[in-house]
Amino acid sequence: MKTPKEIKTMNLTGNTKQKILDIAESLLGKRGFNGFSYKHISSLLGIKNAAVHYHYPTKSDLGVELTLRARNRFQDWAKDIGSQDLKPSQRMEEFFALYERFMDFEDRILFTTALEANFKILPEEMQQEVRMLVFSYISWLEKVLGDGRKDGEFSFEGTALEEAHMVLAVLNGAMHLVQFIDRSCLDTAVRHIREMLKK
Amino acid sequence: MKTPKEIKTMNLTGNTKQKILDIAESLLGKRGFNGFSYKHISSLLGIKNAAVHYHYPTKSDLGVELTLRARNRFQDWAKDIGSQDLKPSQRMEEFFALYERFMDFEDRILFTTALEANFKILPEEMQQEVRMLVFSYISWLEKVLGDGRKDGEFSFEGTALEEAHMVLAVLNGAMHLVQFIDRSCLDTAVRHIREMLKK
DNA sequence: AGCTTGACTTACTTACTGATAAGTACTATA
DNA sequence: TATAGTACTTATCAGTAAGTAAGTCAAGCT
Repeated sequence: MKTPKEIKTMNLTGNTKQKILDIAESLLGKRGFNGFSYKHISSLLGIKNAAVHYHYPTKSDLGVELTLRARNRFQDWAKDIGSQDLKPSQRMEEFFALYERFMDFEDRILFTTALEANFKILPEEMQQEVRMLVFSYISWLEKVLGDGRKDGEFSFEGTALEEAHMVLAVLNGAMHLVQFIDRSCLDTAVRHIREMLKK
Repeated sequence: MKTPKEIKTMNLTGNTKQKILDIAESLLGKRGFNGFSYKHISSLLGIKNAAVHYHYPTKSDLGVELTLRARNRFQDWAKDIGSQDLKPSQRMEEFFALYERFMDFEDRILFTTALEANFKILPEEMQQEVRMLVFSYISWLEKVLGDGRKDGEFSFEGTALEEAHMVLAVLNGAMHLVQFIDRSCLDTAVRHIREMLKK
């Protein structure tokens, strides 16, 4: 039999705060920001509603933290990729792999993809974070695409920034389509982008 | 002074049911399907919550009707465009104009674009309707793109269906990006699609 | 041994959600 | 003129949302 004492000490890992973010991120990807509640999170974690509020007082706090984490993660990834000696085309392939891996292992859409749609109803501070997240994707793409053109690997009309917008539009648009059609949409999108960057 | 009698006869047009759909469609585009309530609709119309339920008993009913109307509207448009003697490239320009006109006059994203993101939390019957709506867009595009290739107007790798997916992905992806960047994203997307269909 | 801190739980509150039952006013029809 | 239907209102419901105040318990510090 468990005494109340034992129950209270069950969480030995002390990573509830981390777990809340993990679950929230998954729910956000599956259901959108106002498609999940603190109750969803707490019951999945086997704790109480108020315990989630203890870690993230408001849902806006949770959302901001979530977006910040995603941005840091992307920047870590970018740093890692940047430290390797890769051609722009290879960097792009790594970027595609990010989407592909995600689609294969998670039953949800990418963070940014999910947030874009509900953007207008997100808390103000969260909107700011999401904007920064999207901009970090765009900036990375702009750089790689620009480098690729300089190197003679890529060819496209217009600015590198515009091309970055289009790459993101195709990938995110395809991520949505996957829900209606199938996984192949993402593959088609990747082939399409490779094609559109060809000399 | 208005007597209760007069108040009751104020709605002479008898188009409340229509107005509910109009308002719901606008709210859906701005806030997503679970981002608006019957209260939002009723207060905007100056009627009571229950009056909305009178016309559309459940929110699912409302959602299905909304999606059905959008599909009929698109099919009417397609019929109209189909009745005109236009080259596939001209039909595509009409399709782009659909997006552009929308972006200029409405402070919201296209119906399908909005629904795609929240798809998984939509009521089952509504999901079915949304699928049909998306498929009618895709089918129309597939036909026009296929015809264009046969006529020698367009050129692209892969099937017309895949190309249709990509056109939709780019346009919807760009619609989302407009929220973060500006209207020019849509123009870039349109130019991009024209380019990708070139011989 | 007492005090503080971290990580919760218990037990609420307030506001809003979709939804329903019962009643009211007017209209159209037989 | 009675009656049926349309388009609501009034009043209410159960459920869920985010959020909070106060208490509990174990561990660490002094």
